[in-house]
Amino acid sequence: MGSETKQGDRPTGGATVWDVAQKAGVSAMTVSRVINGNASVSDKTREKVNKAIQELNYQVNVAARAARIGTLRVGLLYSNPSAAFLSAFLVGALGECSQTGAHLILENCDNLRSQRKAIDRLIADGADGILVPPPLCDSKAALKQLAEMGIPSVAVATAKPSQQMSAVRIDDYEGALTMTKHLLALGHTDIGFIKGDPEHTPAQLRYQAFIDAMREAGHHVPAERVAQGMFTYRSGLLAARELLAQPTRPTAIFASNDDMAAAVIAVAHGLHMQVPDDIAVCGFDDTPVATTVWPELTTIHQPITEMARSAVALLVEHIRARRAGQSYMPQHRLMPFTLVERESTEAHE
Amino acid sequence: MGSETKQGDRPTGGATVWDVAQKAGVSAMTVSRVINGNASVSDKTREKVNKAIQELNYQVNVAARAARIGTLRVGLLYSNPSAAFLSAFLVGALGECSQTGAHLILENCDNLRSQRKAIDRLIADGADGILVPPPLCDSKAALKQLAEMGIPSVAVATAKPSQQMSAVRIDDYEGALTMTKHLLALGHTDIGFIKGDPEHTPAQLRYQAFIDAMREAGHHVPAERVAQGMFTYRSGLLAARELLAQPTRPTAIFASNDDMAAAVIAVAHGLHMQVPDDIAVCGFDDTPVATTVWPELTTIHQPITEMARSAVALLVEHIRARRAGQSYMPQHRLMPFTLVERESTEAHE
DNA sequence: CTGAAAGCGCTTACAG
DNA sequence: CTGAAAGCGCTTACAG
Repeated sequence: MGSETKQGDRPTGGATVWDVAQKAGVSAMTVSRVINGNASVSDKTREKVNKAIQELNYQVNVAARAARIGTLRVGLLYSNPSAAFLSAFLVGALGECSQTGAHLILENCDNLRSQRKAIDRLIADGADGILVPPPLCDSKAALKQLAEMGIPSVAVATAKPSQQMSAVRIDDYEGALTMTKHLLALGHTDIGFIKGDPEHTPAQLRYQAFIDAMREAGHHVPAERVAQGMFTYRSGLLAARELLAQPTRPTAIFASNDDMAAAVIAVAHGLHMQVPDDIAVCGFDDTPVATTVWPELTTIHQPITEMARSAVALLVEHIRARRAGQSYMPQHRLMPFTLVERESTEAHE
Repeated sequence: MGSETKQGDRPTGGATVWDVAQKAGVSAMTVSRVINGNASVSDKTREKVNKAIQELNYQVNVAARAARIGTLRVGLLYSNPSAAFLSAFLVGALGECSQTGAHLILENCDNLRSQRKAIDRLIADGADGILVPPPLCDSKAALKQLAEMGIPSVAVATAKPSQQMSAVRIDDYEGALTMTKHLLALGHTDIGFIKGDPEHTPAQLRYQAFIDAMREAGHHVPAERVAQGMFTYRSGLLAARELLAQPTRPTAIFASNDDMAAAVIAVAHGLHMQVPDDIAVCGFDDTPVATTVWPELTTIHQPITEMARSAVALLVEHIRARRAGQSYMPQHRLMPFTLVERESTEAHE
């Protein structure tokens, strides 16, 4: 009936399966079947129902559904995250959850020792599936436990996802390739590189892509042009000093993330070098530090919010399939990245 | 009964109001009354019920409650947030929401022009109340609209909350007082100060506290020791250059937030000054940049996560009261801050 | 392929 | 102060 209660009904309408059923001349049951799309309904019936849904602007009441079906709980295992990553991720995950009517529950797990406990806690809190962002998505132990427990889970932003598990990511290799080609196109041929933490899967791919692109362009990369970093600002400081202490300096430095690139700028300024005139600098990830420092950083943008949204959607699919007793194949989703050109690599002379 | 369904029941138990009612020898209705605490129940009955709840480890099924009562939707109006603030805030808000069974819905509102629309959209999406973090909590227009619509809302981390509205914050004045006294205790008497964006209420209080603490300690603050900043890294760079270009330099600089303090360090290094030996530096807020830069920043920590939790609790109280037709008095909650001492102000000589 | 019935766990009137 | 009944909107068996 959709009577005018002021009790938290969706302000959008308040049409129920019943209203739809009446309008379509079928039973509520059939409407439910159409909504959920899994059972068999004749095409003719389906059409009638969909039409009624449209006309009534019907939207399922997720609360009522949850009361019957059980709440869908999506767990997020976050550990030592960059605030930028976490906030972008949460915005996406939350958006998708409220559309689906799922609840998002968080569990922090700072040191690797507590991983097992954190996962157990998440499950004790009723998580039906788990989202695994970096760096946990690269932890063999965590992945193994998840697999053994058979709980639906999705790795986000790992560079080398397991075949056994759903994943959402960008192509780190292509990203670093694009960035290197950008520097080459600007006329740089002598480029320094700062590697990231070898424990993180993207580090290796980004480095490999840099080397490959340079080789393909016919440029040799001598050992003294490559420094090891750990993805931290601090490690970037050290690596930058090393690269810039050489008798001849590179004309550009590609740091494998923004924090380290920011450190390169700080060191360059300390040496009274102008960026980008004396040295071009670029990063990776497009975190807030990229636009905080001056000059702002050229970098590769990862669509974290979209990736989180996508990961939740995948997870919910998996959970639903599991509840319905159906089997589910892990899916891998590749999202588009973007090269963001800013002042730190402005045209070379 | 708590039969063994695998359908998303709380793994913790599955006891229902019915189970509790039976055990306590009362009706389900009475159990409900005890849980919600608003209606009148005799003390004896209440005790019996509470005992049964404990023994059965009963927890309300928020989904079922939501199906009846309508989902409680908490809206968050975020705009141009620092990622650090947003992620800490979301972690707290989400934690409290999942305990209460409320849904968190997000709405971004980047430019001030779109405020009105963003609030309308939030309400169209069914928000029963709104969380207002900075900088919107200081926007007269937004606050006015919220007040006119009569929608429950809570300002978070504003320095000068309206009496008409609930608010959760720290005492910015006390915080800056504490920081200034810390510098004084380290032996600094000639201290520079970088002010924040005058549009943000905390900026004024932090500056006032600095001046008051200096005066109280018997130290005059000449005009050339104060620079205007805008809370951005960039503005901090300019302000720091101004302060350090003086013929005699201060021995310490108090920047009214961490981004600007980080800029001070960068400028100092550029001038080949050691921090903290040549100049001590401190910030405010304890954002991630405080521990990203080197040396790490002494700063004032705001318990953002706790504040968000508290704000959601306040909002839910208000919404419940409103639904029950009761009046509600706006509440102001003051949370404790902490002085975090790090390397950037280590003991002076 | 489709429907009538019963129920998810809780709460809102309505009685007493 | 307390309870029996009905219902929130949806979905799960059970029939046909």
